[in-house]
Amino acid sequence: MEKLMESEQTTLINELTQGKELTEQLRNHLNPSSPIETRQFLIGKILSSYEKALSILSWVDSVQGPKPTTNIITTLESPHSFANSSPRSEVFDQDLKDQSPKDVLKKRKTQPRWSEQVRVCLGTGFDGPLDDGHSWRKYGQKDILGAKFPRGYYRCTHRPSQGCLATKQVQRSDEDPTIFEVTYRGRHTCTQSTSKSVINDIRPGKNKDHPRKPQQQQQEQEVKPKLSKEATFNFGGLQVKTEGLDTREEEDTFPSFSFPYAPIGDELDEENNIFKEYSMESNFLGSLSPAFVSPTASESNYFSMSPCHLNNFGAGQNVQASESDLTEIMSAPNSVTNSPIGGDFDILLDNVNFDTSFSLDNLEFFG
DNA sequence: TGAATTTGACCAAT
DNA sequence: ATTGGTCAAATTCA
Repeated sequence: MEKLMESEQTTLINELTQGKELTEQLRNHLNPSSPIETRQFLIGKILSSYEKALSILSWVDSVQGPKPTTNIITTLESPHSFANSSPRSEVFDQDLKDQSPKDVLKKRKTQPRWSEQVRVCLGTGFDGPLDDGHSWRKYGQKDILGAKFPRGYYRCTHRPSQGCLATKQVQRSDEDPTIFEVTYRGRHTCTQSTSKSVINDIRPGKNKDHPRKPQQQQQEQEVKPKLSKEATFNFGGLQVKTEGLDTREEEDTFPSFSFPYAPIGDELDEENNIFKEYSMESNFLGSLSPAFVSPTASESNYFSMSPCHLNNFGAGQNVQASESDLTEIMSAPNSVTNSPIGGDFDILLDNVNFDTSFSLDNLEFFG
């Protein structure tokens, strides 16, 4: 950190300062009368600030040479992030540095990737993860050690035609089978999207993403129980999960850090873009409901909440949102033209520069 | 009949 | 040796 460039240093200080201020604001909202949404937003913003700060540090690290950073992360990922809204759990693979474009299609660990996790609590009706606005093609399923349910591997349907490298993994929660953890990797580069129809197309069983085939369902549910590595708690529908118990992942990755895009190749050329985009998204969206964060920036989000809470966040959304809708809202990080919000935000974010002082007063809007 | 899914094998990482 | 991620042939679906 000794050679932080000035701009990064300034940004770092700003972020940490902002984190401090936000924490103070949060303290003022600890009284029970304060709406929980407000606290969630504050926590989300705090996390964004810290993550951004960490991202800067991490970037400096990557430029100046490897340094242990996991301790910092461990601190931030501690259970203190009981944060009702969303303990983030993004993972950025540091091995992207030694990528050559040729390796992109190879096996794990050789593909440049960032990942994110989105948790979707489906408490009603269907018991499967739902569409997130993109069409995915399942290419594998694997029993995962320590998990009751197999993990599904999906890649973008448009991979062959458009070379879209977005993938996702869907893992049903051990603790609560109604919860699916979706880990996305890679940003969609495809231009096609099913998003427009998704909101209206809520027919269960027609979901391309997770068709509810009896066969498949049975597979998911009949896997023998194994030891769980995580603990999930319910706070009135909000899912809070203790992170960081999977040490394997932490050892070679950078939890809590993310790039809002799929970095490929030339880091330096994109560094400005990284921070610009990250800054805009994290700050702007951090000011919004978690439900809004996902569609665009969502690559930097890991949140878990029950659909029953979405009405609190779904301003602008149909109150009668189906689970398809909810999933769409919550777990469509890679959307290009995704949910009504997501698509618009992408445009907005491309043209508007939100500074870090985006007012938290806007929270009232969602309260 | 083309597209999507399933599933065992393969490979890389640990 | 074990595990997670991917491939690809076989199978199923629409």
